Amino acid sequence: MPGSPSDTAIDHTLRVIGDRWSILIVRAALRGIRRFDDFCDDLGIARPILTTRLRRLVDHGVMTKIVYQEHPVRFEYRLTEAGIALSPVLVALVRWSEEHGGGPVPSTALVHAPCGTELEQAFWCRRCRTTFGPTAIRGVEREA
Amino acid sequence: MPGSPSDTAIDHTLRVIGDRWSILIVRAALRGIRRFDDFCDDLGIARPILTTRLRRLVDHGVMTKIVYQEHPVRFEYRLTEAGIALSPVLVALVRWSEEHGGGPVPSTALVHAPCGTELEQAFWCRRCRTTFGPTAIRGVEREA
DNA sequence: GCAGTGGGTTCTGAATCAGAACCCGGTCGG
DNA sequence: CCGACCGGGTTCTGATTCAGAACCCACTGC
Repeated sequence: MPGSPSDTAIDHTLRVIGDRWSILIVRAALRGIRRFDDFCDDLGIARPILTTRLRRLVDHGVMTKIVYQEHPVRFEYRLTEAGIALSPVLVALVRWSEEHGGGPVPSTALVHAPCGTELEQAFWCRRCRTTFGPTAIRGVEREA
Repeated sequence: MPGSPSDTAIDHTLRVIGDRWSILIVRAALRGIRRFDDFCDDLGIARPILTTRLRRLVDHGVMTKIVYQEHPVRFEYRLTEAGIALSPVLVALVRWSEEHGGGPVPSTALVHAPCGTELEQAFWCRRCRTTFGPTAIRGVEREA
């Protein structure tokens, strides 16, 4: 459905976040985790791997490393806008996990903050002002 | 945003599809590819890896292996419903790739089939009958 | 009876993962 | 002023996994 062979954009993306940890790191960051050791504890990830993952995410503009105090220089990692923009991916994964994932059902549900109703995720057509499912998607050639 | 530490459902999901190939395999399948060699050619994946990925996807109910002819027994791999249900994840990834991914922009765009308008992906609240963005998401505890 | 096709498996070596242990600058308590 | 501690790493190890070539095998059609 997405593009034809050698549409390499998604491939490039998967090289950045397509491993078992990067997505979980982003998820932790969305929950407010910012510091190296906190990522370690929260995720149970080995420290060297966390180092490389954070570096890769920073290199690709998903997170930034900022100094939050000098004298002991200390850093924290925050999501950039691009990183926050990954949340639809996260949500789609979480929802799929709940419905089809086989594992234990997580103890928290995602809701629309103002009203507390469990959210759904849909495709939206701006012109028709309507939501629709995956079967109504088509791929079309784009001009270069 | 998604659950608290040790919400292992997404972790379980990432163990199944959280590598560089599985998602691409699902994407190829959504484009209609069904046979072993076609996956190979389309993705440029090494055959042994394709073997293990397909087996894992089948084991976890994302794809099924069906015989499409006896005498030479030949198989094809199709997405199950659960597999098709992964398309929101795919779409979210494709869209993120286009906007933030850094790589080349793919040559095809995803559109709403009936009208041809480029689709957007949104969170939808059934009660408020409204779409909203990631900042309006909250996680709440669920009863066991 | 021999090449071709589809769907694999078996070898190899390179990269990557995971975990423990170690390091290092700075600060704090005594 | 000296030692413990803390945050944020790096350096060692081995175990997995990846990637690619080569091989295999049942069956077909020529």
